[in-house]
Amino acid sequence: MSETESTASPADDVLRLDRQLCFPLYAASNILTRAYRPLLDGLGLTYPQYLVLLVLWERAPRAVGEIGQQLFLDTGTLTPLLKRMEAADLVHRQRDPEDERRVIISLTARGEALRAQARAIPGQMAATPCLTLDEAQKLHETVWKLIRGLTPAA
Amino acid sequence: MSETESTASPADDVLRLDRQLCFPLYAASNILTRAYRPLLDGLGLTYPQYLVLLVLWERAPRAVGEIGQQLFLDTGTLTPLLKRMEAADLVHRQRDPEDERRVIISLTARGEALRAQARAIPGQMAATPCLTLDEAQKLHETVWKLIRGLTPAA
DNA sequence: CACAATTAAACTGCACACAATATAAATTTG
DNA sequence: CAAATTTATATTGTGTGCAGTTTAATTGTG
Repeated sequence: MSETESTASPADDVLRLDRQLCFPLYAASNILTRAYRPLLDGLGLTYPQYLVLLVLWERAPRAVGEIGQQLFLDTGTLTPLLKRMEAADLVHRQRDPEDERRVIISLTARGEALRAQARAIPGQMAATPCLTLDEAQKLHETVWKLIRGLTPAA
Repeated sequence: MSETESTASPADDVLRLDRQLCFPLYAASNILTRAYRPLLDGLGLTYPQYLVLLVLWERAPRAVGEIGQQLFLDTGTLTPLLKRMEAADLVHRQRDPEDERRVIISLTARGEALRAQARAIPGQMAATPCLTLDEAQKLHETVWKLIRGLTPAA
């Protein structure tokens, strides 16, 4: 019952920052996005824009909703992001003639061409040897298990 | 040399989304922040504001810079966030008389009182049993190792 | 085939997150 | 001790990230 005591000492507190699982994931996400920036600046991309291109390089064209499912982002995030990418001549946006509710995103020549340059990026990021290969694989696996556990319909 | 071929098939591509380590961390961070929202709404907090309170509940008062070091956030993020928290009567902000460059953040009675209510949150989040205890501990450990490896001066 | 329910995306408003710059105070140096 | 440098925070501007709402199109039902 001492666990529920509202005046428990900080040393035993469930609210200690170093006891949280979510915080290191939040911090790592911010820090990694920051680490990508100098590499992506040369391509004129932000990290979320790079993720959209990764999705499209695997298969395009795709509807906005499909991209959102892959990246776990909603249209409130993607619509303005894709408009900026259209303004940068990376993608085209057009209504699906089959289903006028959908907007189809396709790659421009420039968006397609960026793929060759982007291939250098994973190697440059991996150059930070702070995890062993085994640690990185286990991390990848466990984080995906967490994601699947938190997204019922995905 | 087929690895460096710019026309390699997607199946072997280093740019495949499911090969990325950063993306699942980015997605997990977004998904977890989303999962915290319904719990934090009742306290009138956002997730970053909750993190600031976790830091302050461990030790207050603290300078803005100390909070930023703990959370890996800069002043461009924290200054407006702390002003919103001041407007919500969660913290006080005042110049350090010892060093007028510093702004000292302290808890209000309301900010201190929220701690008791917040103690319910970690248990509610842990109620999602998608990872074993061992997986969660290993994940925690490895993500922290990654963070340390990417932040030279922290 | 009208009509309600559902679906896909856009729009609005708010809160981060951070680079670049500015400002002011403290520290270092000659 | 005055000038240059460094330090701590604030400000500005851009780009997400998401809840809530709106609009338009498709689907389901009688």
